[in-house]
Amino acid sequence: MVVFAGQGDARRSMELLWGPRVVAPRTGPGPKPGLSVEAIVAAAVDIADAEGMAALSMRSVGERLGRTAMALYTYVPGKTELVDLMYDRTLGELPSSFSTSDGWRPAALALADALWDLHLRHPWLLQVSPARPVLGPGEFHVQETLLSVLAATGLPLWRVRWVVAALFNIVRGSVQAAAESRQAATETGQSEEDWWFARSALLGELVPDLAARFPTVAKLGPSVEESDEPYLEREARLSFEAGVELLLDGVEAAIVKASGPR
Amino acid sequence: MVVFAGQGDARRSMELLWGPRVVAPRTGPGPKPGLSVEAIVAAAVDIADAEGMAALSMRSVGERLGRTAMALYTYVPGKTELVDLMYDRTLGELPSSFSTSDGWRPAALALADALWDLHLRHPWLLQVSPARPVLGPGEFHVQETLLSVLAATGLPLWRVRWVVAALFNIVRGSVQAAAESRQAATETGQSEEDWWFARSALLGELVPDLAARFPTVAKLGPSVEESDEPYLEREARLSFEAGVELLLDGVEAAIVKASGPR
DNA sequence: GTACATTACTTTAGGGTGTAAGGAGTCGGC
DNA sequence: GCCGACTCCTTACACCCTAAAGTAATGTAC
Repeated sequence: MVVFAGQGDARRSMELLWGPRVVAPRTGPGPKPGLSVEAIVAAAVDIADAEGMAALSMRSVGERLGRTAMALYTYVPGKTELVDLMYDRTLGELPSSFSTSDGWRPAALALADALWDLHLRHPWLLQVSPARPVLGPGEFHVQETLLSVLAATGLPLWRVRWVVAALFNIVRGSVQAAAESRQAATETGQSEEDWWFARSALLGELVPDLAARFPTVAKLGPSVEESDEPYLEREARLSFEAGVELLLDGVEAAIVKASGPR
Repeated sequence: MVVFAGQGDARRSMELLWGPRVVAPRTGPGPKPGLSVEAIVAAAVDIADAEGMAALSMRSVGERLGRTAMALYTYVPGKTELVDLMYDRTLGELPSSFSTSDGWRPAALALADALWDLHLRHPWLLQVSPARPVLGPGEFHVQETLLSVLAATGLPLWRVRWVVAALFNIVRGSVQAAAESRQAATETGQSEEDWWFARSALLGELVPDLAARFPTVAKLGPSVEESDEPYLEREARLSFEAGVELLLDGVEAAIVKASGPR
C-alpha cells in the first residue's frame, strides 16, 4: 500500500472523483453491471463508520454487497482509490451555507462546528487524510467554504489561506482526541473514567516520582472529576472551542494591525 | 491491529515504557539475550525514518537485527507495543531547554520550531499518534515542556492547556503537509512541481468549470511559481509560521483581556 | 438464429502481514 | 551431569491486496 499513483492511474482516479455519479446505462454487449462506484463507496463508508477503518477490506466491502472482493476491481482500480473516493465524497457532505451577514466570526464558529460534527460522524477521516491531497470535488468544496467564509475578514486572500490551514488543523486535532476517547470506550467496553483510572493507578505505582519529574503536568492535577458525561470527550470539545477562540482572536488582531495604522 | 490493550497488557506496556532502558544482565540460566528492547526500537525507528511506516514489519525489523520476526516477541509483546515505544522514545528527543528569560513568545516560537524539526526528522510520527495516548515518558516530556514554556504567559494553567493543544495541533498539521510533499517527491521520483503541474493539467482538462464552481479557491491562482526550492514544502513552512503567529497573537489578546480590566 | 465481442463476476494463486504453538539449542545452579 | 529456564527458530494459520485466467451473461452483426 501507500503507492503514489503513477501517470495513468492518476487520470483514472481523477475521472472517478470528478466524473458523473450516475452513469448512463451501457448499451453494448455483456452483462449489466450490478454494482456502481457510488454503491461501493457508500458501503465502504458504512463499514468504516460502524466498525472503523481496520474492518475495511475489499472482502468486507464485497461481502456487504453480496459479491467477492475481486468484483470491486471492475469498478475501482484498487483500495487506495476507494479510500480516496470515500474521503472525498464524505468531505462533500460539509454544509456550504454559512452566512457572514452577522460578521465573519459567527460564521467561522458555525463552520468550525460543522467540521467538528463531520469528523465526529466519520472519525476514520482522521486516519485517511494524512495521505497526499486527493484533489477531488469534496476537498475543493471544503477549501472553498473555508476560504469564502474567512475571506469576509477582509484580510488578503493569501493571508486567509494561512488562517484556513490553522483553523482546519485545530479542528482536526481536537476532534481526533474526542473520537479516540469515544472509540477507546466502545472498543474496550470500559468507560472512559475506568480506563483513565486504571491507567492512573498503574502510573502511580510504576512511576512514583512522576510529580517530581513533570511538575507542571502534575499541577494540572488528576484530570478526572465527577461527571456523568464522558469526560475526555468533553475535554476535547472544550479544547476545540478554546483553540478556535484563540485563533480567531489572533485573526482579529491581524485585522486591526492591517487596517489600524491607516 | 488497532487493538486496545486489555488489563494485563496495559501493565506490560507501561513497564516497557517506564522501566530502565539498560537492563541489568540476567543471572539465571538460559542463553544470554542477544537483543534488547532498546536495540529493537532503534532498528524500528531507523526503518521508519528511512523507508516509511509501510516498510515497518516485524519481519523487516527482525531482518535488520539478523533475527527472525518471532525473535522479537521475546522482548516486545507485539507490534502495537513496539510502535508505542517508537513513538514515545522519539518524542523524548525533543530538547527541553527553552529559556523564557526573554519573554514567553520567543521561547514558544523556538519550541514550535523544535517540534517542527522533530516531526520532519521522523515523519512517521504523524501516522502513529492518531492512536490513543501512550502515557509514556516521552509524551509526558513533551507535555511538560510545552506547558512550562507557555505557563510563562501568566495565564491560569487550565487555560494554558488549551493553548498547548492548539499549538501542538497547528504544528502537527502543517508539518504533515511538509512531510507529505517531501515524501511524494521522493516516492514518485517526480519533482513537486512536475507532480503539481501534471495534476493541474489533468484538473483543467477534466473539470473545465473549476474556476466557476470554486471561485475563491481559483482566486488563489495557480499555486506554483518559479522557484528552485521545493514549493509545497516551503508553502507548508510558511503556513506553519503564520499559524503559530496567529495563535500567539490570540494568546496575547487573552492575556490582555485577563489582566487588563484590573 | 448464430457467432462474436464485450463485460461482470468468480476462482485460483502468490506474496505480503501479525502472531500462536511447539521444538531446538544454550546456559546457570544444583 | 542433569534440570529448568531461557532465547531463538520453524511451522502454521488467518487475514490482507490483487494479478491472471476462467465462466457466464448480454447485445450487436451477420
